[in-house]
Amino acid sequence: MRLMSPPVGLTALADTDLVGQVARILTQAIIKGQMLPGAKVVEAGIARELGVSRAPVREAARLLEQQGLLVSHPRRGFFVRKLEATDIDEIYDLRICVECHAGVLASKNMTPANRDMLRRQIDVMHETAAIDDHARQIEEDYKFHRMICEIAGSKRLLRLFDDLASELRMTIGLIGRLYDDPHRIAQTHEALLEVLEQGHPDIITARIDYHIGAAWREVGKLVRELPSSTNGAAT
Amino acid sequence: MRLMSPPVGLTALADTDLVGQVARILTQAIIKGQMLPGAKVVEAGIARELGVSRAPVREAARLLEQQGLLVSHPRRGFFVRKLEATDIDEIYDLRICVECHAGVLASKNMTPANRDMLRRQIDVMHETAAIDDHARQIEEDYKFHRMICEIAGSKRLLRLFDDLASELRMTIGLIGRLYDDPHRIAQTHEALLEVLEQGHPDIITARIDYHIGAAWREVGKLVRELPSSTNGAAT
DNA sequence: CAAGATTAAACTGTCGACAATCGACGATTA
DNA sequence: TAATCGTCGATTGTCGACAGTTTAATCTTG
Repeated sequence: MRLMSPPVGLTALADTDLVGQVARILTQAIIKGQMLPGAKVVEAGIARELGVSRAPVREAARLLEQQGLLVSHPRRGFFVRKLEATDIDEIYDLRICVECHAGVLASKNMTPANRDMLRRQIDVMHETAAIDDHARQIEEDYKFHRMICEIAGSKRLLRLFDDLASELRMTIGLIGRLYDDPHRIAQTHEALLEVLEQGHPDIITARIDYHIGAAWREVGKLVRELPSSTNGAAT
Repeated sequence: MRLMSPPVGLTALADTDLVGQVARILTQAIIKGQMLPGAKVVEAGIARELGVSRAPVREAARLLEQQGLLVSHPRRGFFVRKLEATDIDEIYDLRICVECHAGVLASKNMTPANRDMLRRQIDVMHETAAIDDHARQIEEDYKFHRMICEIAGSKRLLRLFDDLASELRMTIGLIGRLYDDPHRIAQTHEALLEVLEQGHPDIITARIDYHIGAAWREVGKLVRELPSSTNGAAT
């Protein structure tokens, strides 16, 4: 008779998942700059602080390692990754490659609903530009770009974007300021949306290439101003 | 005065790493088809079979999950991923995106040494084409493409390629045969090397796009011939 | 006989413990 | 004095165990 399951599909609140929680907490700690690049991640310490055992912490650390937020020196432990200028370059280079592709795919899947979603996000960016919260502004910016990857409709593409984004977020904690006027940034996204609706692959590619390239150049400047970084790979 | 270190560089013998070993063994088992898509991965079973405890197995499984070879259903365990036609499409689509980019980068870094390395690999492919070992032929094919990513000089690009390749290798165990005459495949790589030396980005992109696209179409045909696959995501 | 309820087995998630290893600090020697 | 050696505390890698949940197997009942 099946009266057991009220058929509505709610998002499973499967948060008995310690590993995932620990991973999120660690990620946040790294992004927020509470754990600085190069810092050692002491398993027992984290475990005690979170009130769990070391096993979930280790598994979470392995996740963040694969994600590029931590590096593992066998028998020595995990360390917060130190991104060097060359890493930033690699990430932005890949980001351009990936997002150009996502843009072209997205333009093919463009529907009124999608268009509105992007449009609304740009509005949010303008609103956020008024208040003085850089972290928030950057987050809204990422959201827009993430939407493009969502619309592109490839899970792998989206995950790749998320990975790159979380690596980039690491540096934000260090830079701590934007590379341009928030309103201007929001405007460039309007232009981007426009060419997406247009639908010419070459133009989309050129536009996104320029758009992200601009951020790359600016961020690159800021990073190179920072205290020089020797890689976490000691000895 | 620095008389401390006799400077001889020995290769570090860092393989006490159980997790890595387990991960490699599981990966091989999946690629070789010993663990079929959809199969449950029983931690205790693997652990006993390998003579280790469950902890390293779990951590290895998490690695393979992030790599896309396993899927984790919380509280139910890990399962060998079932790739559907749409997954294959996603992977090839991304592969084209990534390798086109790698090709352009590689052509910029092209040196005589690199050129020779690629040339020699093509020779190996021709040699391998003579003997009847499909797995080996495919492996040599991948090696060539991997070299391009290496020459491109981006660690992230290379890792991305490796991830995609290992996902694709999963299906090979199922398909079990090549999609074309091995010699012909080797020849197409010669053409590829040629345009790489030439160095025109657009031509390189077009060439690689076509090259991988051809494989995609052929593999796609083969996959769709196989027994249909419902995703491992039950309920 | 089939569908549902009940019980038993198997498995996962998590924990605490123990040995092996690493890094630091001080002792030793030229 | 400066470099090397030895020792000690801290930390990792791995293990076995236990509780809670899922799966299967069995029993019940209409």
